Amino acid sequence: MDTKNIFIVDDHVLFARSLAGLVNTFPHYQVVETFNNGAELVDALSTGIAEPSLILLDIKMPIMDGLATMKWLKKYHPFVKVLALSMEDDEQTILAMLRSGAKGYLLKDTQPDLLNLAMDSVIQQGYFHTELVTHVLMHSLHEKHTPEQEYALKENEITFIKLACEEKTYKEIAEEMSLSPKTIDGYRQQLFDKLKIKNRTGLVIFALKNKIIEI
Amino acid sequence: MDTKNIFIVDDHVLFARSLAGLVNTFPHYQVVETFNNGAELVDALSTGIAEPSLILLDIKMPIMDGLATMKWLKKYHPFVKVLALSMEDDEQTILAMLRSGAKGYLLKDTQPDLLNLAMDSVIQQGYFHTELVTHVLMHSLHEKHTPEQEYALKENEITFIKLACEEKTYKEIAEEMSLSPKTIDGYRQQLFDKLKIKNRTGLVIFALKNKIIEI
DNA sequence: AAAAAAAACAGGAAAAACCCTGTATTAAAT
DNA sequence: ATTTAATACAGGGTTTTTCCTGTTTTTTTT
Repeated sequence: MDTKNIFIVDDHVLFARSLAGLVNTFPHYQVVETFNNGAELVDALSTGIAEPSLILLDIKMPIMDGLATMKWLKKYHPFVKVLALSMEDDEQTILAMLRSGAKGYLLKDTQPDLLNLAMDSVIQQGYFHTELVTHVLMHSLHEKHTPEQEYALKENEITFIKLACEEKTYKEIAEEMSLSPKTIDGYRQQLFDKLKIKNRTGLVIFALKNKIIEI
Repeated sequence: MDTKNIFIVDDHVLFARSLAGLVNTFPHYQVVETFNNGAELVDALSTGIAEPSLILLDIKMPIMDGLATMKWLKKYHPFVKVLALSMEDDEQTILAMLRSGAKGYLLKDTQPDLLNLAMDSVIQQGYFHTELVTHVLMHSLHEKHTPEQEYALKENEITFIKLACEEKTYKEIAEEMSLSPKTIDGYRQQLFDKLKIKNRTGLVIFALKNKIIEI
């Protein structure tokens, strides 16, 4: 087997460099480039650098995060193999990455052996899935998972939620959305019913849990 | 200079192992142990393993996190040198670590060179502080920083905030705290004034930002 | 023991939030 | 073209929240 070229994309320089060292100890692998974020990778690929055999991609990055990068890759380099490497183990993130074409999803607390195995597997079989991922996939068969799908949230409802998480009155929200206060009250009521919450604090918690807003 | 022994404590196995590889490439350093959390380190030190020259300590860990570990070390191994290695760059965390005796604080996105420099500095000078840390320290001279200090939050106020973040009415909160609704209203008013917020959603956001509640 | 400060509590009222039921208006389906 | 369904909106009422200005009670200080 000839040597496989690897790219690493991770904003934590220390991790990226360390990981490169580790991967280079695996037989047949050679880290040829490390990038600090998705944008750097995109730049490089756009300016004609050769596709690697595998990209190890972090999810949480500034500038251009893992998901955005994955989506770009899916469009412009659909055949490049990507192994997502992340600390987030929440379903939404995992599913979003898999939907965008990641061939595998590893947590950063996995054993080096498993990383090696996963890399072999992705390159040879085309995919690698841990129990975690399998479990998430199984679960996803039974339920819808993005809040938009699960609760069928409409654009206006999301806008309303965002504004309701700020310290605005419903009247102010109505003005900002150019709608009648009564319509806003309708949104509120519908959301309270759908999300099974009793007041506005429930809405804030929901918004945060489902990453509709950030703090 | 003789070889310095290093411990690494980090729950992300991949990072811990990779980092060990990197550190071993630095001259005069040898990673002799890696631990997945503070508890493992404590166990090892308690059962008589030799103190290393330096501990590279992650902050965010399950079981026993960096801060708890640091406090234990301060008590039972006050002279062991610790370099905190973290992704969190918020003032509270940094200050808490420094107060507990960490000799330096690096973000995980620092360059390997800087890590090497920091390690040299901690071992030779006894400390190493980046601009980030210096800035935080300077800032801490001017302001109080835990929400309890900064806003002088009392025990009852904190309890109230926690309950107000659930979907409870003030009347229910009053019952739960065995106080008059009017007293609760007093707490609310005082907090609104102190925190410069306009309604209950502001309270929820404040509680989350200051880690009074978690989601 | 008296004065001062802090904490608990009240009255009363306006604003906002919450809740229910029903009607135009618009968009989609047949 | 007509029914259906979704969306925007209203009336009107209850509850809760928010706000302001006090008083009593307890704790702390002197």
